Amino acid sequence: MRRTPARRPTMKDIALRAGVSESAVSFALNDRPGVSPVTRDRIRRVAEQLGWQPRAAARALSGEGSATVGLVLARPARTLGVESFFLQLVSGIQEELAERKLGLLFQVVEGLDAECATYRRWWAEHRVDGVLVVDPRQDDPRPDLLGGLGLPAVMIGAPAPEVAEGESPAISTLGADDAGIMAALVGHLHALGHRRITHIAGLPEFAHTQRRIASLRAEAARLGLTEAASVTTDYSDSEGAAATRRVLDRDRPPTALIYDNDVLAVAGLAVATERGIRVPDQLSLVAWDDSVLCRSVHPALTAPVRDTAAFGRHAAQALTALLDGAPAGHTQEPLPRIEPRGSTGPAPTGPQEGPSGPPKSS
Amino acid sequence: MRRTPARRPTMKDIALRAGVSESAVSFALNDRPGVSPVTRDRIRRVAEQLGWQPRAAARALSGEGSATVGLVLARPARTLGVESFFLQLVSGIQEELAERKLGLLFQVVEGLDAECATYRRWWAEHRVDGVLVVDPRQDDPRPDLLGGLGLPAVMIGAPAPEVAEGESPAISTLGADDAGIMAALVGHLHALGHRRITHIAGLPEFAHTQRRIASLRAEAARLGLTEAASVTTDYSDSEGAAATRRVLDRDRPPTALIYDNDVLAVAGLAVATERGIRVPDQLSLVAWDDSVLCRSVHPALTAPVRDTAAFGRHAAQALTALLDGAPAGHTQEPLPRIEPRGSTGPAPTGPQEGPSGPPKSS
DNA sequence: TTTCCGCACTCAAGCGCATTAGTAGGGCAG
DNA sequence: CTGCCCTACTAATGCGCTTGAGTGCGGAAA
Repeated sequence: MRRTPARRPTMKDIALRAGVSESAVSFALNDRPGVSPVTRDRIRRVAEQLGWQPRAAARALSGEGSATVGLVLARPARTLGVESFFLQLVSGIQEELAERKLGLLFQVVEGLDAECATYRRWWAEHRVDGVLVVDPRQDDPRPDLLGGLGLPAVMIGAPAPEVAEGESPAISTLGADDAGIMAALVGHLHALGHRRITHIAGLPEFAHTQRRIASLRAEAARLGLTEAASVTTDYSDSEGAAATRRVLDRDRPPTALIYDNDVLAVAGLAVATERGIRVPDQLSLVAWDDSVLCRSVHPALTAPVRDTAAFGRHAAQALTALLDGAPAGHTQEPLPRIEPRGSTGPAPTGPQEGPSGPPKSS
Repeated sequence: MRRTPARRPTMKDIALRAGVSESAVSFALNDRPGVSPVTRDRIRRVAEQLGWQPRAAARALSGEGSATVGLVLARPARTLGVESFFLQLVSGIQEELAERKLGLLFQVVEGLDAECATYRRWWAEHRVDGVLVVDPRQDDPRPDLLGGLGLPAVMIGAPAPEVAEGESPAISTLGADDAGIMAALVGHLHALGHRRITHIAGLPEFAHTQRRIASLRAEAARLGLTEAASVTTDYSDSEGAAATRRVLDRDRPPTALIYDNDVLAVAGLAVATERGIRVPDQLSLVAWDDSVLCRSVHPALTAPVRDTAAFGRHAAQALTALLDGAPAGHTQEPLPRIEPRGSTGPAPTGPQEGPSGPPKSS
């Protein structure tokens, strides 16, 4: 015995009650000319009183767009839900979207193909007016796809694309200064005396992974570090731990490790703890993305602190600009500050000169 | 110079090309009687070839529902994005929704009022066909609200509601056996010899927090533990650390701590590490929700391992059943298995008998 | 006074789909 | 051959909103 829910009022109801035509109601409620201020007020009052809200489908059908933007997350389930980055980002995105009364259609898929298929379907069904794209890749097919579909999009964390003079790019981009952050991190460690630095990176197919790797190499060359290297992982804790073990087992193990996200870093810290390697006395650790996690563990992890929510907000702003008809363009996020915490300290010196630790519990 | 995007085909295009009326197309594509098998096939082929997809808004407008379900997350930004629980849950939800071609409209808001306002707006705008509700509360206003609106809903992690015989509840519920898990955790610790157990709980306004607290009390009474207690937090790492410090500073500190989520637990572990308290020799720790995090830290945290993605899938299934016209009902998740890891061990014995640790670094 | 214009508003069409009512044509019983 | 039903389809309507094309009216210009 389910109560029949209250019927939702339509513009017709308002028109009837206000004694005007539906068109007048439409004009009044959309701030269009064609109604006198008095009538407008009256209509507005009636609408308010009836609790009227425009029916999304009807709006969309008459060419107004769906008032929705999409976001697809394509990550294998294993590495999903471990980084605080995404929820923070989404939280920031929402702040901006809420102001514009835009909804966020969210989808989690397994891989890139499914992601592209989702974009196509959303486009074909007119479900979204635009999309936010994360995790830019090497030779990314998505800008072309979205550009071809004419679906407004913002690629988050991508450098400015190269386009011919006068041309405008297919989609907007919001850059995070990966190279700059890497340089700052290496600089921080170098200043502490570290000369052997290893970078435990994320998925090699992501463009930012490549940029970070390249930047490390460049910085190492600049500073004359001959023993700087990167190893890639899938962002999972298990690969983070495994990579850490492998790296520490080397003949001349690094004295400092840079991890591409917080999960990898925490896994690395656990390996150090397990081996009895003192952090930061024998080994310094840095996490790329700051998070509650980095501050929760002991010692707390040194990390670049950026305002991820603001990052999301800016991305959403770039998208709404696009929806308003602005041409696609590039925005650059400011360089975050490196916050030194307990996990980094002066490089070890003396005979041992490295994190070999007590007898390995191989 | 943006290319004009390809025009998306409509049923009219199909009708034209197949040489039939629009109605025939509609019948054919919706498996309705009224077209011969031959014509149906022809129409289907044309549709396929044109890459036709029904336009969501048009469908919705003609009474088919929006093919979208909603999910609102109402948590203060501070505690957002720290738990892997939600993304895992959403990931599971999506698996089920994808099969039914349902979209997920996602919203992050600051508080309960905003959450309710979101439901009202979605309902008024016909934006969603149903919603998934998380974080049930004491005296939760949402079931009544949603029931009154006639918006199908599944409350995740709620016990079966009390309804009069023959009546059906306003919304469906999907129960997680909080009491059972707590009993199992206490049983695990009790078997290890622990007699002084403290529960670092989450937000007191959540119903599951109260159930856990009540269950701890009941188990303690049953087992004759006089020194079991719960303290509540806001789920943040800082309160988790603070609560841990406070509890450990007591005259007779507990020998085991149960944390209501992984973030709290990791924060607690960091406090122990910082104070030089050996885990699990001097202090045992348990985290409520398993996650990569629990396995990443050292020692790894004992936790009940449940399949959170499956949980989400079941919730989505309950909702789709509702959308199919089934009456609201209750489903119960199975009791998860407790996985003992490095963070729990036998209760400390001897003169010291507790985790006072080395001189406190007050 | 007449003409014209602009304001305030109404009418009607249309967005893409579902659906109900209608219609042509063929098979079958009478 | 007529009347009837059934199948296979078409025509028309409506969902709620926007929008371009009217329409009636009062006031300013001539």
